[in-house]
Amino acid sequence: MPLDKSLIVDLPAFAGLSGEDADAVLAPARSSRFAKNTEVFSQDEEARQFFLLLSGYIRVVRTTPEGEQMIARYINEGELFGIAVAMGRTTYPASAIAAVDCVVLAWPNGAWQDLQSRVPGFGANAYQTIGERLQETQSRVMDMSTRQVEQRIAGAVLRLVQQSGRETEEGIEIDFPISRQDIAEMTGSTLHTVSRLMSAWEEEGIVRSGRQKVTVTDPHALMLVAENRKGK
Amino acid sequence: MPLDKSLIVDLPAFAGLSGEDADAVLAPARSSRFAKNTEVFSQDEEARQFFLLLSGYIRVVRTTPEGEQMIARYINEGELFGIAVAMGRTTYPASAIAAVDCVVLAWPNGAWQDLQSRVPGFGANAYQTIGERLQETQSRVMDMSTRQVEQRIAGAVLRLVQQSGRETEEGIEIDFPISRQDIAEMTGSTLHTVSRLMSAWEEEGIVRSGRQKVTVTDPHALMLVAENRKGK
DNA sequence: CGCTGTGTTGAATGCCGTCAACGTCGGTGG
DNA sequence: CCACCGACGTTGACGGCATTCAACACAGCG
Repeated sequence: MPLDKSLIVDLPAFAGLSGEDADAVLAPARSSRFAKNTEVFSQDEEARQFFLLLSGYIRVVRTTPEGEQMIARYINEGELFGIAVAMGRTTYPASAIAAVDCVVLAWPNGAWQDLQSRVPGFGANAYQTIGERLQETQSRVMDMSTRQVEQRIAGAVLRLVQQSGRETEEGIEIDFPISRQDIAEMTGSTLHTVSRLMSAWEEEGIVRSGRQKVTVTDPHALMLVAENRKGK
Repeated sequence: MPLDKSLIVDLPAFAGLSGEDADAVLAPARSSRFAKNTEVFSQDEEARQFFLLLSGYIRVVRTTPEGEQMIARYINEGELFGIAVAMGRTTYPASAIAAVDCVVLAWPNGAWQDLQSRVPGFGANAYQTIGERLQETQSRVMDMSTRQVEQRIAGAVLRLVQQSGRETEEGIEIDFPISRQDIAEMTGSTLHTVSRLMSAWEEEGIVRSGRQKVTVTDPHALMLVAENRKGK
């Protein structure tokens, strides 16, 4: 059974796509499921495909030769990822791991040209995505240069709830399981420091957190922490 | 007098460009000189042009709202910069400052499409450049997370001599004036720490340095420092 | 000849990583 | 159903690396 075009027509990357073109775009694509904690692709593996996340959350991880890891970003539903082809790369620069059970659409690299010509604004959207990730990564370098650990961690948690938050009665919760270690790997810190700070924030009523769960109950207060102006 | 096409035909970004196309490509371009320490464009300024560095070196600087600065990268001769248009941005994300007297070619953003269609591989080259900068920036985040200051500074100096080095009888010298403060802003450190480390390296005969000058006399030893295996 | 930008060096402080030990939750298998 | 085990989380104590603070030296320039 062919993939249904309703999967993609309302995504920003495919804006302005006509019905028959949508079918043609989906023809070379395959959809697959990835169970939680399985790899969609692996760092340094030859890049043969690019991907669109239909449902779930993907963690993008870079590993040093010495085996230390860093979480480059999380991918949300509807986002492109693994687009090495758009950067003229032959290998993936990082691994992509399902943070929860995921459904993914995969195209062979050869379809890139066709998508660009068939979908108005597809190329521009993809390159804008890369540009945004470059900006974001540079901001992260600045953060690591100029801000202390507490401000960085507060900023990272804020970004997570903004990009991947889900409203609950207690506040905004990060919509996928995330450990202290994960937050440490996003901020260049350690799970110990993250744990200490989150405990302190819980004392102050800014967050509520538990096993692989983080809920921000007072985003404004957390912003003040991120800016190092915490009412002191 | 029109610009001479010999300026660009041998650059990788313009590979495969025929003679008459080269003239057409250069028609909308303007060349200008920028004296040392003057700004080519300014962070958050509306991006109306993109640039090619014909001669000199450009420092790309990001500034936080609090006024702290970071050097994102140095641009070498023949490189594109200020290509906000390729990332769908309307403002420049950083400032570009001439590190020495520079000559720059500037196109209005409207010429981007024409260059892409007229020059085979121009778009691919530009997007590859952006991809490389994204990789490089992510590597920098990893470095700041996992390596200590001494290793980061050694790595930064090595990159500078590799990308912008000039052979001298004493060793390889960084081809533009660079202060301790500049190196600190590239590595998320302070001029004090940089000064101490460079003094120590000078003791060990790894570098020779002076006012705004850095010469690496023993690149291999510096690599060992960068990898934290300095013969200990 | 003073002034500004750059570089050097010493001393002290403190952030946060490291080491260590323990507590807790959830899944799994008998 | 319960016991076990591994993954995750918490907390205290300690210490080191790098920043911060301070003072001085030196070069280039008007």
